[in-house]
Amino acid sequence: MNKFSKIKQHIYLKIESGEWPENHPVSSENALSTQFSVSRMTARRALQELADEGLVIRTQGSGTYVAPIKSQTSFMAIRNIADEVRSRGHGYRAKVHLLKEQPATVQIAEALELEEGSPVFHSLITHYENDQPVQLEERFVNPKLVPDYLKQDYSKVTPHEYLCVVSPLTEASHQIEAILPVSTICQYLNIDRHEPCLRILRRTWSSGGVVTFATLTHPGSRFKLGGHLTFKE
Amino acid sequence: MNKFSKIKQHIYLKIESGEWPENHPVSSENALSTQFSVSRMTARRALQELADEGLVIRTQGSGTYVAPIKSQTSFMAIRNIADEVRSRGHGYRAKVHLLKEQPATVQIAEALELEEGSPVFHSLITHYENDQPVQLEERFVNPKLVPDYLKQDYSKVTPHEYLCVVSPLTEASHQIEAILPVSTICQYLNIDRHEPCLRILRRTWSSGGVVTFATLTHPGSRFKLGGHLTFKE
DNA sequence: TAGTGGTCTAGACCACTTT
DNA sequence: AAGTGGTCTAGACCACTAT
Repeated sequence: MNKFSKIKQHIYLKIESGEWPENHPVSSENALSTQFSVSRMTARRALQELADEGLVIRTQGSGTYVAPIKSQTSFMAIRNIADEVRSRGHGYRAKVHLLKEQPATVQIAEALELEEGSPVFHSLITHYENDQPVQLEERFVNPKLVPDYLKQDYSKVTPHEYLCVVSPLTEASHQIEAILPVSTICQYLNIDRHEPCLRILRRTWSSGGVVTFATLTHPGSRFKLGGHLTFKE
Repeated sequence: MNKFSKIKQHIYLKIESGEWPENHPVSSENALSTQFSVSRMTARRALQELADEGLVIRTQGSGTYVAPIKSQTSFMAIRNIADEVRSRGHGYRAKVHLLKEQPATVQIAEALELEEGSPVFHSLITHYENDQPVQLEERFVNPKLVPDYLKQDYSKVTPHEYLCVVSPLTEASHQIEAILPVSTICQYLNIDRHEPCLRILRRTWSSGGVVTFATLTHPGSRFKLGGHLTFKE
């Protein structure tokens, strides 16, 4: 492993474990270069990359500090609904309505780049925040890339979490739109049919091809999508 | 200006102008270091940052190349509605409903980080795609940072374009939600009051502070927000 | 004034691709 | 074999912050 990667990992563990909380000072470039027996440029690279990733904040003349949580969530990062709910300090649970194999319709086959009628995995899950539905997740998965998808318990681990582990994603495309819900969605989300919904369509790729196609529907009254961008220079 | 910034700008201009199209080779680190009389490390930094920004792609042993357009548009980049409409090959026009100075309400003062009642600039503009309204843009601008905001003709240059020129942005925050339109919005967008709308709230900063607070409302039936992400490593 | 991060240099060796 | 990018070194000077 590269020297700068080792240093990054060392700092990453301190932050992850909670040993270094928000705003805790991070070892200086000079301190790291002696501690790890590398040049200052190498220690610098480690800190610079952590700063680019939003984990630490560097201030000239002062030092490097663990970033406050809010600036760690990069803009529109692929979010995990469970983490998001928990980060707000709220209770999270999920209900699995459907989890089975079925033949692909034309649209699904196209989205997953498979043949029409070939088997695909299909799941339908409602995610709750403090017992209020906040997301209806309908997902189609390529069985060749994730053969054990149907064997998981999605009331414990979200599909997103499971897919991230078994099939590291390399690419994702999104589409966001506002819709009025059809009656079945109203039932799953427990909303009125006049309540607008925010809908996110997402396709994700791994090195093996299209992994999954998901439709995430959120009640407009209970969900807002936020983000923050910082431009360098 | 920094040496690496000069090199970045040089390459940026080549790409922007179209002189270097997609996949066109970019000068190598060694070539740049002799051309600009800098060390290879400095030339390297310029290329590395351009790669981080998605403008070029670097391949070990081969070289650095202008990135294909699809990977250049970073997800949810600050878009200009006029460019977006024109990029679809459609006709674009705008209608200015309101453009004046007025005292800030509590909410606006808070968003712009000004005192309540202090003067702010206010504009309300409908943007059309092929004579169909696609966005209602309500914008409040900090008059200290953009004193000539009211003097522009926004049927020719969008506020976004003007603001980008006079006040380069350093930061932006967004919120996206689905709403049902109130009656005034229905009129401006020529939609039914049951049609859901996608609403984007955006605050942008320059080095001088909060520049502008904008509310962009899109008819759900005529607008979708798209994005594509590629992950490194 | 001492310590920090920001920029930059002039080398070096390596892994990889192209020819 | 020549050229490219990837990593790394051991210095240097500067701008800024803290004390």
